[in-house]
Amino acid sequence: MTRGSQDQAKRPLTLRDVSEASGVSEMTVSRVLRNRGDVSAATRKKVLAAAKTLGYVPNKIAGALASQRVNLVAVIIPSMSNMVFPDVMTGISEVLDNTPLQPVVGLTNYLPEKEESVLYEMLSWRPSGVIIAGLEHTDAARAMLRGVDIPVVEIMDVDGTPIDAMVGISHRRAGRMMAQAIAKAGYEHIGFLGTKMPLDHRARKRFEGFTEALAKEGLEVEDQEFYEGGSALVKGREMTETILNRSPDLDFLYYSNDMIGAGGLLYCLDKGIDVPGQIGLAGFNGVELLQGLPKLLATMDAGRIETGRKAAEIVARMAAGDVEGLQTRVELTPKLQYGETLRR
Amino acid sequence: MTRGSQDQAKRPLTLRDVSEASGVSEMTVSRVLRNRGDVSAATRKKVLAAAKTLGYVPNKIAGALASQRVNLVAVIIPSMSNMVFPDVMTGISEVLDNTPLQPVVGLTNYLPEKEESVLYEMLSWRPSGVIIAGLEHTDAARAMLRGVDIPVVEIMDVDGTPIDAMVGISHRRAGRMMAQAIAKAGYEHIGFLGTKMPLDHRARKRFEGFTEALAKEGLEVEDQEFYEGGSALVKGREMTETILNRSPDLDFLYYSNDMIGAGGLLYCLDKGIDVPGQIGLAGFNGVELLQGLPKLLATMDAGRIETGRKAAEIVARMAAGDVEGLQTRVELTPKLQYGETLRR
DNA sequence: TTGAAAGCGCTAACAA
DNA sequence: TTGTTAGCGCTTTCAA
Repeated sequence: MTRGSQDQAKRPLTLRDVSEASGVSEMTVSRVLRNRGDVSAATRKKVLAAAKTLGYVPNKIAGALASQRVNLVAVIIPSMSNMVFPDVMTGISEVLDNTPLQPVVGLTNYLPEKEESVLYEMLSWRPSGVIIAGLEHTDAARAMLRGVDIPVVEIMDVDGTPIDAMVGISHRRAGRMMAQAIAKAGYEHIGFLGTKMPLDHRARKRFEGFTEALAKEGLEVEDQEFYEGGSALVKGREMTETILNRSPDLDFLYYSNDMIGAGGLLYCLDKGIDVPGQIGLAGFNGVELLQGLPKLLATMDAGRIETGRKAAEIVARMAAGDVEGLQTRVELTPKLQYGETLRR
Repeated sequence: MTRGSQDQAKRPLTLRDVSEASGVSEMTVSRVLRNRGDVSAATRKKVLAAAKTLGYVPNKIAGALASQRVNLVAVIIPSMSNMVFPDVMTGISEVLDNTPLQPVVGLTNYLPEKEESVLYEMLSWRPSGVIIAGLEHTDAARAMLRGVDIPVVEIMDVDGTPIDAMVGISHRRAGRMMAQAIAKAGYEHIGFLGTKMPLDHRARKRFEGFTEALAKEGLEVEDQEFYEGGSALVKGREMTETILNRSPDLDFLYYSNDMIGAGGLLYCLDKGIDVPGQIGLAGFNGVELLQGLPKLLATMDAGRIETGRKAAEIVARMAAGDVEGLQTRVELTPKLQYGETLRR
């Protein structure tokens, strides 16, 4: 057998093993495996052959310790199920795929304490950069981020002061834009439906912008309904029924995400309600997933993929020391999509 | 200032810094920070205070190298957007949260070569275990997995021979079960709609089991339609229209996933087709997300969360050396959900 | 183009 | 309960 396939306690292979098998010094083996420095074609071949036969897998732990370089980017986001963060990840991967960097994801479930511990955990691996959702963090988390000498990009929100770089939309502005579109379309009795998430700062800011701009138009949110847990589509239906029973005069429903908006839409269609004539509807996120519903829900695209791309670009370029003309505060513009549930 | 807040090139803090700041040896500082061994309350307090003031974050790279232990579990799956893998992750996290282990995710996009490189990459960090989707891998990947001395759990499929442990359902059986239910309900003209994914072995096996069991009932798949890319809901609609125009006699449509099934359902309802009277429909996955549609789609639950839980349990217990009565081949039973689109 | 020596920051093992 | 010593497996640096 090529290698002692029956070693009782398999010891992972080391550079030394490859060195011995190939008759080349450890140092030169290392050079070959990393494509560094000049190595003659002959030795290169010997080394690669030996490494392959043995099945050598380099130990990045040792490599990272020695070189003080770790090609990992910590990406810290609230959740994956959301339909919003997978898109962000797509943008990030797209850019990092052209660099030596790799994203590593940590989830916070919208809990500040969890965010803090996840951040601590990830920083202990000494990543080359951090991409983190939101501008709100615990004091300790903020201190860690400030204390670290790597690029830190806060994403998905620009309403606040970043620690370092920041990429995203203004949720206040997104809320305002929606309010203006609603007012302009002539709707007058507005209801709001959202999640029970005091810690979702972006939803909160959107709501604040929304009410503020409504007020300027002499309008207000006349009723509200909140949910937590369960299937969002179902909850959207239920909340819509509840709010419309309680406030039958409402002629517009603004949902804090597309999924509950879709549930609301299905409910209205079931009930034979004329959308957007009798009641207008709008969600938030621009979730592509929902195209194909009986009607296209009005929504607002938050530029998630672009956010991921930009953030990754900032990290990649800063980590590479290339800071020429690098914009580190990028405000993207939310894009209103009227769909078929909002009169224009 | 407590620490030179203006160090020009911030050097990350080391144990030594904490040691000096607290007047306690590095070793004892290390013990305090890891809660290992006996340390007097007094020194513990001193050390923790110093660590906190300095803002020390341990270097896991050095720790891992010294201790030869890495509390990471590599989780290698095709994609996140799928709605199926987030559930698996939920199950995994649930279990690992009660252990020192942490999942780290790598994505393959259903590409064997990508799987191989991601695996290589992750193994180079010397994780404590591997959870990987599917039983089909490149030869090199298989060799790596076999060559490694840590628990390896292949998940989501049990139709084949695992390298080490395996947890999941039999997709052949799932296909057969659906075929039997369809035949029993009296449907006779079956159409199949799926993805253009020759590399999705689980979908393939499902289809094989499906046709095989249909054949036993004297039935066959009379028409098929495939898609790639785009919004699954839209594609489901389009494919359904196409296949029904081409084969108007079909009275049952089996979709390879719930999302296109939902699109098909919406299409049929639009067209005033009587579901499940005139045409029956079924998808696959048991996606909770879709509850709330006008009709509940028949589907088959693949036990995704449970799969994640079991896999994580195997890794956790094997990594801890606790192998008492540990089942390393777990076949879960797919659960047929009739919903409202399949006569019983 | 190749090799030898030193050390990255931490922990295991042992000694006091 | 605390400290000392010797690496972990690699890469950096310098010399040949």
